[in-house]
Amino acid sequence: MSDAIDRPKRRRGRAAAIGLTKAQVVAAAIEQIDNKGLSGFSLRELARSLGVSPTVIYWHVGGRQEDLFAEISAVITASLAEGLTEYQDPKLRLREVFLRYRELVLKHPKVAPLLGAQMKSNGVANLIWVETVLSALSDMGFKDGLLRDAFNSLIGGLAGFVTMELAPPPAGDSSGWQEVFADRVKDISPENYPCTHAALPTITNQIFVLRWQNGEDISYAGSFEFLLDLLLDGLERRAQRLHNS
Amino acid sequence: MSDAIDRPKRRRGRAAAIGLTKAQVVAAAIEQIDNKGLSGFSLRELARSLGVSPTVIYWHVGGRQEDLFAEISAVITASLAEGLTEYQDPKLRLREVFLRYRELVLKHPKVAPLLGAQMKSNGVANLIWVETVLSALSDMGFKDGLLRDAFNSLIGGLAGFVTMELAPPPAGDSSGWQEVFADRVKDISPENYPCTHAALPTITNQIFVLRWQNGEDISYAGSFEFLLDLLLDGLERRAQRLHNS
DNA sequence: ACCTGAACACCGTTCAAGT
DNA sequence: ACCTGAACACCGTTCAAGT
Repeated sequence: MSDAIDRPKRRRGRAAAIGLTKAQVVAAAIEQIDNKGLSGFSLRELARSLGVSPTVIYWHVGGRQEDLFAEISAVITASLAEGLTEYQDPKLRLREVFLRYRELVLKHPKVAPLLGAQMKSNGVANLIWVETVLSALSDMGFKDGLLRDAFNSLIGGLAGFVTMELAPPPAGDSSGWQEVFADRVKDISPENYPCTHAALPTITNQIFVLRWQNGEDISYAGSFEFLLDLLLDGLERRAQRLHNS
Repeated sequence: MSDAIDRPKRRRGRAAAIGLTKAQVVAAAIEQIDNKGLSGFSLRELARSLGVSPTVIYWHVGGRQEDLFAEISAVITASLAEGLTEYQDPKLRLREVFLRYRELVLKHPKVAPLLGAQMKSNGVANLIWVETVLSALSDMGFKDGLLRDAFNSLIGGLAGFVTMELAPPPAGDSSGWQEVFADRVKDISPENYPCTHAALPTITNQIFVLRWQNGEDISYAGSFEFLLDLLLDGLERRAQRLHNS
């Protein structure tokens, strides 16, 4: 499991201390989620993999499971805004930071629900991220209510997209759900759903509602970039309109 | 609890049958989630509220908890595409169907994570929804890969937005997290985060990463409509460009 | 066809106690 | 400061049995 992580120098030759660190606990937790998924994650199992009593997790990371989840989110998105100042054009800055967001999350796909669907996690330490996005939007000319709406559109639309992209399949593939669903899609009636039926070759298992695999298996990179450019171009036009009035 | 739901005529005077129905089980489950949230939901508690052994849930609804969740999602989004054919303009049809999506989910905010962050739930029976969106996009001129990308952009962006909007706060407000976080936001440094600091009056608790309440308490209607129009206008322009080439 | 009961193998969380 | 152990009050799921 996490034998690879080396223990830090134990502080001042204290007694029974094993020398565990918050960072180590968080890293082991990420590893466990990466391997078994969020639904297969448990504090007790985490403690077991660290060779430690369940209660030490509480000591190192705070009173509740959600504290641990928030730490995990923080670690994963830590490098989000590094070295983005080289881009002069605010549009390019935004493009880059959101492409990077997706890449970071795709490195830990099973953690995605934490980022997108838990408030304590998505409200985490990322002030640099916020500042990057807000300053780019300001540079484009947005302020006040429109600044807020533009920000929410980007984060909600793009981070939301990634959340859906990586929505987990049923735990332990419940009795061949995948095949059953695949058959249902194949048999979509051309009378009742003509457009859907006609498009089946290009959409089967490739669009959000008609799929049985998620972004871990099927790439949504193209659609994500399409959405990203749609948003950035749209914002640019809005900004120009603001400027001309 | 669910005393309001009346039992159906029991079939043919059978013996010990209580006369429970799949629809009733699902309705009771929705009620329980509405009241206590998804993290406070349990099959055993649901069975208790129905005055019934835990195992009957399995009998009525299928082998796993996720089957129940899929049923819940289906019920909630059932009326999504009703009577939309009156709109000639495909753009208006899309606008209407996604505004309605948000309204339906806002009626059961605690269920939102099921819709957005579980594949088995968001892949549910909504062929009419898919057909509505696909046919509108076809009418606008999209096909093949672009049809797929346009579809994913709309669903991923907009349903994703709603998922983030309604991301649940920590269960049982863990030790005053809200106040702690609110203070942290208030004290954001103007040196390190100038744009963020300057915008605080209009963004505090109103943008995705800097909030301690979710869409149940703070309305994101404005930002959602902003995003919706951004997407629809953008798609229209892309379609025109297709038409002219 | 519909429902009960008991049983299995787990959970998260708290608290007093050890070094 | 860091860790253990036992205890409490729960879970989801399965299976054999009842009417």
